[in-house]
Amino acid sequence: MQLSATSQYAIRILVYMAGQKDSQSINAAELAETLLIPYKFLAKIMTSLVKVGLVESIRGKEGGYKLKKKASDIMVGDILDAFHDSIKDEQCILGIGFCNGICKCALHDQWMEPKLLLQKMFRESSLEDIAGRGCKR
Amino acid sequence: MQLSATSQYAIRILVYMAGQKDSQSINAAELAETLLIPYKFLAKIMTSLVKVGLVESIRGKEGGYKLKKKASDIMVGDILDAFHDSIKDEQCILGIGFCNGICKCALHDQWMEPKLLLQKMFRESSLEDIAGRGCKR
DNA sequence: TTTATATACTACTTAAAGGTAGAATTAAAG
DNA sequence: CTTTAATTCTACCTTTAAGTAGTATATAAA
Ligand code: SF4
Ligand code: SF4
Repeated sequence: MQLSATSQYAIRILVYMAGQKDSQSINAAELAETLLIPYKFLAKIMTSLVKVGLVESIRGKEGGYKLKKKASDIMVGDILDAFHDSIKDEQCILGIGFCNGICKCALHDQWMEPKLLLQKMFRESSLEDIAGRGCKR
Repeated sequence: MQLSATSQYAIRILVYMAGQKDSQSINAAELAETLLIPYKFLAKIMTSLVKVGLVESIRGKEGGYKLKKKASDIMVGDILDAFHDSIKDEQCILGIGFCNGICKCALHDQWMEPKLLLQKMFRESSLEDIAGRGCKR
C-alpha cells in the first residue's frame, strides 16, 4: 500500500525544481546527484514528464529542464496521473469495485473516508505548497 | 496506490470462508471457482495463510480449509501483515521517511490523517464485520 | 489395502516494475 | 566547422509479483 518508486521519484524531482530560482534550467546530472536517484532512470522519468507537458526540456550544451507551468499550478495529482498511480473514484479496496451503492461490504464506507482524503490531498497540493517549507529532499 | 493482488485475493478468500457454516471445511477448488481466482495461485496463497496460522488445513479426501480462529478474531491487518502489505507507522508518502517531526514537508500532516484512518480500518475490521452483510464476493 | 481426492512442495514461466548501456540528436560556444 | 555538454531514443538487463505445471504426500472411504 504505497506509491510506486517512479511516482515518488517524480514528485521529489519536481518539488526540488520548484524550489530553484525561476527561468533557470537544471540538468539531469545535478538532479540525480542531489536527489540520490539513478541517473539513467531519472532521465527516463524526465522524458515522461516532458511528454505529459509538466516539464520543458532544453537540449544541447547549457541545456536542462524547466517547469512548464508555475509551481502553484502543478498538482501532485497531475504527476500521479502521468504514471497511472492516482486513485480512481471507483477504486475498491478489495479489487472488485462493481458493488458500489447496492450491497456494499463493511469496508466500503470505511475506505471512502481515507480515499477521499487522499484524492483531496493529491488534487489540492501544489509543488509550491510542498517546496515552500520543510526539507526539500 | 492500492493493495497487491495477493492481499486482495487473501481477504476475499477469508471473508468468503467466514461467511460459511462453522466447523465445515471448504476446498481449494470451490474457493477458486466461486471467487474467480486461478486455482494454483489460490493454493499457493492458502499455504501462506496456513503457515501464518490464520487457516487450518485438512489433507486427503474430504479435506479442505477451515479458519483457525473465530471470524471476529481475524483482522484485515493480520492478513496484510502476512503479505507485507500493511502500512507502517514510519511510512512516508514520498519514500523518504526520516524527516519525521523536524523539517516536515506540506504533505506530512495531510498524509497523517488518511494513514491513521487506513491503519485503524485494517486493525479494527474483522472478517465477521465484512462477511456479516453485503455481497460476499 | 487400494483408490480417489485433497493439500504441500518444488520448480518453472510470464508480466510488470525498476534500472542500465550506448548511440543518436541537439545546440551553444570556441 | 568542430567540440562539447546536454537530452532523447532504442534496446537490454534485473528483480519482483503474478501465475502455471507436475509431483509428492496425506487420508478418508470404498
Ligand atoms: S462493497 Fe466492498 S467489495 Fe464492493 S466495491 Fe465497496 S469496498 Fe469493494
Ligand atoms: S516531511 Fe514529507 S518527505 Fe519527510 S517524512 Fe514527512 S511526508 Fe515524508
